[in-house]
Amino acid sequence: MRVTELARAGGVTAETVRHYTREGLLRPQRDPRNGYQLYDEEALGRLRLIDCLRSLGVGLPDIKKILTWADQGSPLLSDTYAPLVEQRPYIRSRIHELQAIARWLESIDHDDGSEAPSLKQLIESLGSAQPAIVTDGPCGCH
Amino acid sequence: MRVTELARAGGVTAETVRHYTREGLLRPQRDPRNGYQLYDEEALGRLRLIDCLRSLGVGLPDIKKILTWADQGSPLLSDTYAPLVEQRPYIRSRIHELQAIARWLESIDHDDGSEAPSLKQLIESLGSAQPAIVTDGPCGCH
DNA sequence: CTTGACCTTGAAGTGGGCTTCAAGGATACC
DNA sequence: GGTATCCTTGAAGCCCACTTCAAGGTCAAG
Repeated sequence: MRVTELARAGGVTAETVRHYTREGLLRPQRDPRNGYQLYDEEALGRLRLIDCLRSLGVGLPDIKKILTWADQGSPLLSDTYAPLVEQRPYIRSRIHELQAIARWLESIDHDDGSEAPSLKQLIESLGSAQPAIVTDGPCGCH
Repeated sequence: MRVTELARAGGVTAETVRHYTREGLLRPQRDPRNGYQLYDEEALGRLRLIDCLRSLGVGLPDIKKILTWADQGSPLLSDTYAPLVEQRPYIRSRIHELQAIARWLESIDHDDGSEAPSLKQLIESLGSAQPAIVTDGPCGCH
């Protein structure tokens, strides 16, 4: 795939793909005929991983480290992945929150205006849900 | 709750809460004795909603509109919520991707080093998953 | 009655993730 | 051959979500 194709497949702009490539997060091959960058399926996976980690607040330099380890097949020591592992408690609750939002959005589209659930209810459910991180104590997330 | 308490409960900094308040996304009551801002449970819900929407690439001005409609109990017309509804196709796949990452992270912690699944496998699964969209137009990020 | 940890405000500053620019080359279609 | 749409590069620019600053007020503990 070329930049624009990868960008479309990954749901970002071509400029974003170029940016990640310049920063070394993606390492495309080159079409020897014209120097164009060529991305494979793995690049799409990397792109999606980047996008997800970004959405969790991980910065590009940390993501680059993670991807570099992936390239080298480094041994997986959980303290090596600190920026990721730190996020772990938040991910599950983020998932639950997104699910609540998704359910709400879908109910908007299905109910045609008449009996739609209120946004206030969504907010209420987000506020009273199991907090992501309690100070200390056991997990509580499954 | 006061700022710092809300911030802790919501997983953000106190400065972030203050910022959202200044921008009118949160509308705390006041402690009449000292002018301190007081947040209730609903504010936590709003804060979590803001955080989720931000993670989906929605900007603060759009989020403010959404919250304002929520305050007014405006009728739910799906085209009114355009910035949100546009995100709908992405949310489900984002959820799946986060689930994949969460599973992977947990397997790191459980397997103690020996039989850990590789990051490459995670990336591969992210690359070959059902794509978020079929439409054209690159972005989808706002 | 001081120390320290909280809180207030508006204004100004910062950082980072893109975007755009400038100057070109490649490819495809009419 | 136009021309329209893709692609390349580094550098410069921009946006905006926070952060920090400055100058205070509150309050509980010792």
